Amino acid sequence: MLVAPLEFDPIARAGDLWDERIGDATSMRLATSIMRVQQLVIAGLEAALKPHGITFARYEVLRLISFSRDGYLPLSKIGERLMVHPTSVTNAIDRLESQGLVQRETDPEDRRRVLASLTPQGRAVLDAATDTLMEVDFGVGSIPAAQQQALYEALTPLRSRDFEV
Amino acid sequence: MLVAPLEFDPIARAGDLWDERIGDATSMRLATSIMRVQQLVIAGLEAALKPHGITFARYEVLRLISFSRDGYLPLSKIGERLMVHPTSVTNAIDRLESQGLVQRETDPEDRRRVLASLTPQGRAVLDAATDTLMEVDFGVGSIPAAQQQALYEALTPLRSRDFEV
DNA sequence: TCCATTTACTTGGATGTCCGACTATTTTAC
DNA sequence: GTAAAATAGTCGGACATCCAAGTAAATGGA
Repeated sequence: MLVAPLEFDPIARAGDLWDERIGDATSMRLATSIMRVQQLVIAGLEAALKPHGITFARYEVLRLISFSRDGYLPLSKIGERLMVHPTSVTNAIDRLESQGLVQRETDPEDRRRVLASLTPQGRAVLDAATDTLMEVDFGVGSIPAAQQQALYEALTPLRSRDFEV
Repeated sequence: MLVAPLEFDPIARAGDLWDERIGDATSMRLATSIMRVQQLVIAGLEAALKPHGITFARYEVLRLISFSRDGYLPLSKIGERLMVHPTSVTNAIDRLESQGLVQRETDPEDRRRVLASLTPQGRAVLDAATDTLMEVDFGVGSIPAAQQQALYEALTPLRSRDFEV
């Protein structure tokens, strides 16, 4: 589906209408904007990854495993670094494993742990997917390259705090 | 669940490791950061809304209906403004209706259209939920108020473009 | 006027995320 | 050393999002 461009800014408009009631609607505008931006960016990434047969969630798992020093990671580490629930990791690994892209193995050092590692196909898909994502600037190409770093840093306060979930 | 604070920055670290391969990993870092920020912000919003019995997706629908000039909106307009798929609107309205917070009505002018309007309970829940969300700064309180507007504007390029989905 | 096209909404299925609860294993405390 | 507590992973269920496809109603062109 093709999402139409915005003829107007529903978020800013909403904020304007509410200024009377809530004084300053800036925080609401910002929160809503973050939701919207994420929707759009992830839609672009999913579209780019579709030909590779994976989603962005699974791409991130592959990438994280490939970063590991020894070639494998316990599922708990994956969840921790991606900041997702353990069940989300189980789900992603289930799918990647059934696609033949990762392998599960019990950690002999701690039999509670399950270590995930890339298969050769997993490595190949990761590399190909990465090339594709770079071609589309990871979905954020509409931000001038010179400003991407600044925006990344501006988001830092929202990334680095405790959070009651 | 309590998401632990970051002892290190997995995103920046990932970027560093990849700089060799992809030259400049800034776009990847930014994209990943947007995903992470959205995860954290929405988790805070969902937690705040839980006592009110609604999710943020449904909150946005209630809010949008309340903004309407005549007190009702066709579902298609809701989807358009929130930039979500028509089926997502049907889903949200289904739940809101079964909760007694909105009403469905066929538009007599165009019998294809379904108009949604708030019930008195819907209005009450919306107002109470809004108070709660304001108390938690819409989940973005870790950004100084003076910078929220700037960040909102910095995200604009990512909100206002066409997107192949 | 009438049929093809478009528009609005819904249904069914896939994915991903969360939570609560459960099992297995390891660690800690007494 | 053994029982309690913590940790790792999984299963089932609730939600939200998307896509594909189908129905109903309005629009448009011949």
